[in-house]
Amino acid sequence: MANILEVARRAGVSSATVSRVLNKTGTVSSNTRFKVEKAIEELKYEPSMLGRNLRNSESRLLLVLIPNFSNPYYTEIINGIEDYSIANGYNILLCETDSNPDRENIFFNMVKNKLADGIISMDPTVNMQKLTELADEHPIILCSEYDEGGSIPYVAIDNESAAYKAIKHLIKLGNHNIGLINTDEKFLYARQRRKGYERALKEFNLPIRNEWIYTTAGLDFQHGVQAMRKLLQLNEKPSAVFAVSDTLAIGALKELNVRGLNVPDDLSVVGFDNISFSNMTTPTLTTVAQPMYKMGFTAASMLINSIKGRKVESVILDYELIIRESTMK
Amino acid sequence: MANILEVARRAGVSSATVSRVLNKTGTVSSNTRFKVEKAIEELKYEPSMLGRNLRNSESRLLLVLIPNFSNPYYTEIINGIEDYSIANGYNILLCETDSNPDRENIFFNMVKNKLADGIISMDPTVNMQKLTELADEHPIILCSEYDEGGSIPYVAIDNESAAYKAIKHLIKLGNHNIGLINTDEKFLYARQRRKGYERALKEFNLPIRNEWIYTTAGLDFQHGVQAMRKLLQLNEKPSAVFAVSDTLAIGALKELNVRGLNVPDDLSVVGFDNISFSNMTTPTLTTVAQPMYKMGFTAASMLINSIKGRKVESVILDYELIIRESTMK
DNA sequence: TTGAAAGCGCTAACAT
DNA sequence: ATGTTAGCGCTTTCAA
Repeated sequence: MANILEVARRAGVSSATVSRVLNKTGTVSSNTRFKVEKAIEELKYEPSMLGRNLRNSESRLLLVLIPNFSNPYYTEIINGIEDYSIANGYNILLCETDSNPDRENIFFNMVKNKLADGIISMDPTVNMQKLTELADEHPIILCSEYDEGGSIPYVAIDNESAAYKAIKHLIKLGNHNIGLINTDEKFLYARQRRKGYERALKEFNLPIRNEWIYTTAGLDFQHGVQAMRKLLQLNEKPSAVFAVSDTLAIGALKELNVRGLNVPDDLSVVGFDNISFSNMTTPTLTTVAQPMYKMGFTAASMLINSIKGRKVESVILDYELIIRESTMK
Repeated sequence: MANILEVARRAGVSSATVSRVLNKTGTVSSNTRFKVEKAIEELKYEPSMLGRNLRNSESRLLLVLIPNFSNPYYTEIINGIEDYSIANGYNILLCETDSNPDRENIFFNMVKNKLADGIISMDPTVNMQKLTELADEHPIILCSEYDEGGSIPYVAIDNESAAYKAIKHLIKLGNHNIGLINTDEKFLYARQRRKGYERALKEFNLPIRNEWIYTTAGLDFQHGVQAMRKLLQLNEKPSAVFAVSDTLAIGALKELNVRGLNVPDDLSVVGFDNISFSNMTTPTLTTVAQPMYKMGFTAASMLINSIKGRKVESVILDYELIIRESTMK
């Protein structure tokens, strides 16, 4: 593969001139430009990003940290990140951490090593202390899950009020016994959604009963199945359930189905995230939609602004309660 | 951020010696090594990959081309690719082409530009001609979708025989009228699965009826819904349907459900891919499982071997028919 | 065992 | 308008 010097020689100019043509900087006579372009063409020259990046000390690569690919929740966010990034000359590197600190370190090092210019983290299991240290020296944005009171800028929705709204919807339908399928409260969104759940119950003078709150060990469908199974073993069963993720809610629907229970007649279900699948279940799932594409898009714009040295502020976006069959009675 | 020279000065050695310590090459006295490690520690030095990559003219980055993230089919393959790659010191860059030639070009250029060392393409819509040209100069592996008679090495399953087996299963259950929900036959797997479908029918002297073969415009759930709707409008309806992807099959199940038809009593359904969701539908979905993780793992090992200059051969992996409720009658 | 120095491919300051 | 040159951070050959 030809390098810039060979192009320069063939065109009878210096490498500086070739660089000017390549980057459309400085001034080049149209005659010289023509010669250079001809040489580029003839040699099928492609500039090496390795040289350019070293010289400019930038990689134009952004890291996107997610715990794992298999959660469909992330796909639309990633689309948003990717669209903004590519439009602005950056590429993204999707990093699956598997909630594994070793992997996390690899990715952190890529930033320290100048292999990437910044990070968007969507990983709720990320080591926030390390990330905050890293944020001292490198541009970092949090997306969806963030650090309350921390210093790293974030994009998110108001989880507390979204959960509140979902529960209020269930209450207005006449449900007084409302269960919660939550996930580990080490996650901020889990704590926030639980708070919203409790606020709504209190507001309507409904009791908060611990046996109606089930905490799962993960977000797979199977965890939702498991959770619903437990709730159905109770003497006094809830008449509605709010799951903090669609995957859990779908697992719950599956279990209800297997038990021959009718949703929403026997029990109403609300999920969270509006993954594409939530419209394919029977019944279709009532859920909270986050503006995922916009979240990703916004996060990317914040990160790139931050890389360019501009100051960025955290952003709270709107959500929407999408009412479908699982709560239509 | 300190560079190698500062470390060298602080340790009272040359940058060459620091490099030797860093890379564990050459010979360094344990005393010198100690001094260098101390200096690295004190300065919190992290080697720049930019410099190293330029020098070694490699990026240790692999591109993985997929048409879009939202198809859950790809997630396990990606896990396999990622595990092998990371274990061997490479990182992967997930590239969503959206079947858009412009995006594709960006990614091709990254390889030409030395920003990436090779490509694994899972994109059935990729411009095979361009990719083949690129493969002359750069390591490229195809995964799952490949180029029949082409020169690029691939990992895949035998789609024709997998479809054949699925149809034979339906026939043995007593189905004589079997529909096919296929996708655009510009895709190799679509042509191969159709062939398998036809071979099984012929073998049992069953007619191949064009009105029972529906070709969708895409792989979203909604396309499956649409396809089933059309098949149900026929005067003579099929008693079983084979869809070439789980997403389509799940859409079909949804439509059957909406129409109040029972699966498998009124109509049996078989999908393809064994996505995690296929076990959450009601009824659960009979489907063909590809060894996705292994496919990804294999593809990555082939690519890295190819980068290291070793010769690689195409690989055909085994599949498995997973029988679930949608065909249990 | 260690150091000096060249060079990977590029850009930009400076000179002409 | 164009060329000369230094240097980004690293590795490696050659010499000591």
